[in-house]
Amino acid sequence: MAKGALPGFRDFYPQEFAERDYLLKHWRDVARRFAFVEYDGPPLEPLDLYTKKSGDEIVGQLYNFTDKGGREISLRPEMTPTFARMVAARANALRKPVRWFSVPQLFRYERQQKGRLREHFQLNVDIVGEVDVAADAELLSVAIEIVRVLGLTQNDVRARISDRRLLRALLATLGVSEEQSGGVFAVIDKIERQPLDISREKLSALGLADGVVERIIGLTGRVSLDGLRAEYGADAAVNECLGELGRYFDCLDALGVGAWAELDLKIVRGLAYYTGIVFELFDAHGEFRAICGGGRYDTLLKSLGGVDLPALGFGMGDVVLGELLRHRGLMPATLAGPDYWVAYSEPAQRAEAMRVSQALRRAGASVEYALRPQQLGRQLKAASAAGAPEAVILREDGTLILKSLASGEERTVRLSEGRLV
RNA sequence: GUGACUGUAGCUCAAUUGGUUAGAGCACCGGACUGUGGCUCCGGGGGUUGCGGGUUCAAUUCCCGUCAGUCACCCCA
Repeated sequence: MAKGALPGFRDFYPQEFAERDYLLKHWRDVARRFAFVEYDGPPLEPLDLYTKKSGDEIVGQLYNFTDKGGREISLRPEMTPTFARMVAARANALRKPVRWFSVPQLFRYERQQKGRLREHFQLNVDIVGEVDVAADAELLSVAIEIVRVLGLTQNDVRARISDRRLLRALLATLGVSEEQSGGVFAVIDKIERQPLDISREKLSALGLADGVVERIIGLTGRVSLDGLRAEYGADAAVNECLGELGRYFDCLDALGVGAWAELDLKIVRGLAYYTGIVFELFDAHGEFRAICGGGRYDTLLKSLGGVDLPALGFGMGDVVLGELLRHRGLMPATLAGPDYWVAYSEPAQRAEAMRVSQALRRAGASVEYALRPQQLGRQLKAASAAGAPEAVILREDGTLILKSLASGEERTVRLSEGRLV
């Protein structure tokens, strides 16, 4: 193999670039239709922007280095700290709720594997300044709308929803202490990825009785709001959380995306900063990693920027989504060609071909012609290969022929203000 | 960082048990069809067999190392 890109980095040849552009265009289009506005920040940030939130062990997964001024800096591994800083800096001046989105290229120093590279593009959509669960529902509906416009259905993609406060309240009723709950969250987070007996052992190791362990396992199975209410509703905290979730699902129904969503307490979202409703989008067959994930992080802005504002957001990467769309045959396979190919019969007509091409171009069309005089047949061959739907042929007598390269139909046209009529 | 598997043209793959100058299809470039494309035919460019070392008369083939890829673990902000 010739020397290629660095491990985990991608060369975007025109075909790959077209696919990336296809995804990013839909991201931006949907975000704007939901009245989010785009922002961006620096691709390089001070290292401590990330270590403050996640501790020093995160440095092993960052592209960090010391710059020529002696500053410890890092390529951004995620957008949320930058977002939080920017919002916090102007918190008082921003109209609430803040509805912003961004499409940063993010970097992490990790061994690459399926669905994970060292670089990717990620749509970030965030709302700041709204505590109502309608905001949570609005956010999820953006994510669902994106996969919908890309051709996926509720049979292809499922939104799995949980609520960290609910889970904590449920664990509290089972007698799980605050100190134990962190470990329990960790076990629940990976309960799908390891044998059930291992999960049981780990829960027991946290000092939980066998009966409690089994009830926790039960919570990670199929659950419903009604079922939880019947079993745990006597607890006031649980009941309040269930009420909130009920209103949340009502909002999803009103937004027309309720059928995509299901309650699933296995969704924990790492051990990060989430405080309330969290969600992930998965392909329904479970062949791929999560397409997208997010949730409410009401305390993060205070801890990072000193501004006490509720917030929520999600991130959606281009790698897994692209893999899924290609797998389902939903990624446009052909590169867009020029609108017209201007062909000429005699070498001396090249200048005329240039004039015609330029007139069409100035009117907005994409136009190519043979830079080197070639036989007419070869030019038409090139026109087909380039993917042009139509060829404009300059005949020796000066007339223009517009030829469809699909059907072969021809008609005589003339150029009028950059248009062929 | 750990482990398993895999590395031959741009892509998909060949190459008797280790044996001459590593082949084919697709793609690309050129030519023929005498100048309106898609088909067909002919020709051409393109490989230090990932890289380095070892064994051997001889290595794409066997061994070691290294790099890269794939998958899993770790981690997933």
